[in-house]
Amino acid sequence: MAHQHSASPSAPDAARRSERSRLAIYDAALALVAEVGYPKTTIEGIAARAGVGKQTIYRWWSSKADVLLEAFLDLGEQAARAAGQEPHAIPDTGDLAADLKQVLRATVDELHDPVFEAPSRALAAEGVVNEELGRRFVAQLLEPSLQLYVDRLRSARDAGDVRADIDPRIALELFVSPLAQRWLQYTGPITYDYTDTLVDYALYGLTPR
Amino acid sequence: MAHQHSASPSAPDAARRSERSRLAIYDAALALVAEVGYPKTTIEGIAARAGVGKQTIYRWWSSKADVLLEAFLDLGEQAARAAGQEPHAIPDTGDLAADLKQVLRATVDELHDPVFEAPSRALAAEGVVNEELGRRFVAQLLEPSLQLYVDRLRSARDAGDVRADIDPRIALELFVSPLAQRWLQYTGPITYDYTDTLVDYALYGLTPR
Amino acid sequence: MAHQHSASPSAPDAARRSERSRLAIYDAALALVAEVGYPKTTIEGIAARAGVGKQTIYRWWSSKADVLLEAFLDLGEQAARAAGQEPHAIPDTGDLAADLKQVLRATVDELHDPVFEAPSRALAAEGVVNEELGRRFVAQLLEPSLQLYVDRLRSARDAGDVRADIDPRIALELFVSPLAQRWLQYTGPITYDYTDTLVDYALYGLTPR
Amino acid sequence: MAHQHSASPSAPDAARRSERSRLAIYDAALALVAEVGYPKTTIEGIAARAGVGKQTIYRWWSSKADVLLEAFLDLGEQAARAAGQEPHAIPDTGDLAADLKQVLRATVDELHDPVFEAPSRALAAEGVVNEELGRRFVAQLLEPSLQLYVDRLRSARDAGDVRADIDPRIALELFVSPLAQRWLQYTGPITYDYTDTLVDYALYGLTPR
DNA sequence: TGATAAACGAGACGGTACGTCGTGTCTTTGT
DNA sequence: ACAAAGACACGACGTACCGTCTCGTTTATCA
Repeated sequence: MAHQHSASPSAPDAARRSERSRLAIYDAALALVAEVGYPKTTIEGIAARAGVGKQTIYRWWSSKADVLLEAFLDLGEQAARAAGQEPHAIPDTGDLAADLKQVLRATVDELHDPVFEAPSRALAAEGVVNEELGRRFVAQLLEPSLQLYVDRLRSARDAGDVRADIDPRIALELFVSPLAQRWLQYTGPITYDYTDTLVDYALYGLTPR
Repeated sequence: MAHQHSASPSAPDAARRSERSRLAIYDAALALVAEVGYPKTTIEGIAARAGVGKQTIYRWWSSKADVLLEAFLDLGEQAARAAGQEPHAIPDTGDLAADLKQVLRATVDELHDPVFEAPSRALAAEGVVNEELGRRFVAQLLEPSLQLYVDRLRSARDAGDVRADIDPRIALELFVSPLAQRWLQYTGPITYDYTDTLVDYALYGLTPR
Repeated sequence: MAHQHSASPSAPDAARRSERSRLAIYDAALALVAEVGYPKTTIEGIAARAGVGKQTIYRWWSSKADVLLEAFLDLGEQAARAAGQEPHAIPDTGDLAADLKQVLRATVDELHDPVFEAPSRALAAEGVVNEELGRRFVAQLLEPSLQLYVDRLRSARDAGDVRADIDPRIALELFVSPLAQRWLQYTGPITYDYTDTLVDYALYGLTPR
Repeated sequence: MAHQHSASPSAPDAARRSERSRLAIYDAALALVAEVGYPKTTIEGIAARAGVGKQTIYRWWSSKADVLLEAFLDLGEQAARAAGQEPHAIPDTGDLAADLKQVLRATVDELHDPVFEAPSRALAAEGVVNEELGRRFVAQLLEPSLQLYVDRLRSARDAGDVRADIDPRIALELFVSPLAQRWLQYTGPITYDYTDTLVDYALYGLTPR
């Protein structure tokens, strides 16, 4: 019987929100980032392309980056829904090295996919300089993926394939972060060989056995 | 026998360039980025603060990022000149792990130094989305530092502390990239413990010995 | 039956135009021309003084001269509205010479009025070198005034005070143009004596009777 | 034995002035005004076209209008020198009306000559708004021509063709000023018929005889 | 099933910054 | 010492977007 009173004064009523506009804005934002790049993507441009008033964007989002982050999350959800169910849990064949190499090779492919590249680069860049957005980017996009590595490493630890005293959240960075840095900062080529090597180095260490 | 190269169309005459203006622009750019942040730093603002005409900036640099990159490089050179000689070669005490931990701890300190943080974050962010600038950022700032790790790892290999078949350029990423990613993307806290752990994991591997 | 004419590419919607801004721009333009002169009057200065964005000027006018012309026309309309009704038809007492002398003396006064002098000089100057504007200046400001002389001369012709074969549109130039030239080009002093003389010379000719 | 000390401090030494540059500047100024119009003619443009440093212009002239005025005067002198001797005294056949009509027809032709039109329009326009230049324009260009009419009218007065009490300096304006105004302000077409009519009206008056 | 109030498209508005052009001064480098 | 060349501080240009603010016009609950 409780009425739905809105907290902040004059907050927009989400129930009356136009779904059609929301989706058109996502499409326009992603298309523009891909076509003209993030810096030349403007709120006005998104509104025009989506056939939407500027105010409709300002009403529901706080910034260009905000729009793009939601658009990109939505894109990911669509892709997941299309693909079937679980996004892509890491396989567990019992061979940790092989499993990791396989997943990283898939990541290499994804990093080369232009559909994902433009928006995720844009969001990453914005996040570097805008901590608030950066943390949301990490929490909503990055961390869930990393958690899959944590799970797989924990399973490996239980199987005795990884030392018991290893912190999996740190361990995963040994092969994920180098790939991330090469992609973000153009510090080196991104190939299957490279990620395979990372896994080997990380699992067996640099020192002689 | 004279070789007067490439007079590109109406290139300015560097010999007549005002040193005073160049330095004032560096100062203004760094100060503004530190004070108001990179996105709110404008060419107009830099010019005003430096007591310089806008055209003097446009004559010598092609963009805000370009100015900042040079300013930051100059800052590094000044710092190096002030510090004495060699920037900071990695020590070689014979104990590879200890040496790496020491250097990474110094890096942790640097990453927390606000003087370096604002401009280098700004440049990194710009580089993520602007490949041309990103590559220059890497070539002029990052790679020289990474080369020091390559040298130290090669020395360790000669001493038998590192496996002979290890590629040092890749190996260094095992402890450098995780730190870089945590800093760039706020994926985790940056502490001495963390970097110490990275070195241990990287050198001895994740699997039981 | 509706006739919605010519939607030129992205023409602004005049119905939503800000009256307040329009008037503030007129005021600012006239004030600046009077205070600092036409060449030092800038669009930027007008916008600042009117408390208006530059784009609001560029949206509705095509040039500084265009703004000033409209402002001056508006000023004239205001003055007319304030004065009562008819702008200033030429009196018709039956004595043509006296009537013309009286009107020209009033014109002499007007030419010395600093409120009118600055903008009308500016517009005249611009019109000399910019035919399009010049023609509008004439059509909207000059010609209506000249028409009054045509009317008075026609009345005089009907009364037999002027030869029947005289073209009044040319005839009026005999006393109007000399005054205009002295004013525009500083070719001589502008006094009641002078205009009285012009009327006498024009009406009775230079040759002996 | 007196040395040639210059009066004002650091006034340029006219004796060492480059004749070649002076003429190149005249040519460039006239050409640019004809080609791109007065407002788009710039000091920089003149200097570049003349193959001259900007300072060379600023050293000898005080403004763009100043350059053009001198250039135009020089052009007139050249034309006069080419034509022979006297610029163009008004003929004196004894028939005042015919003589005036002839001269005014020649003026009509001149006003249609594009070589003279662009610069003289530019100078007239500048003079309207810049009194100092306007007076020089009149004194150096206009008044000498008008003086010829004064002379012819005086001669007519002596011959009894013009009333003795007529002031020739004012009288000439009856036919000269209307032509000037039509040309300057586009207030009407400029034809032989028109100037012929002006002479008739002016000489014999508008009232019945 | 209307009434009514919110979200909507459209876009004008006051601003800020853009990157360019021209000004008039100053300095450098030949003559 | 004048001249060509052109860098400089400055100021205005005309444009692009920003984020805010009306305007009618849908549209989607509720009386």
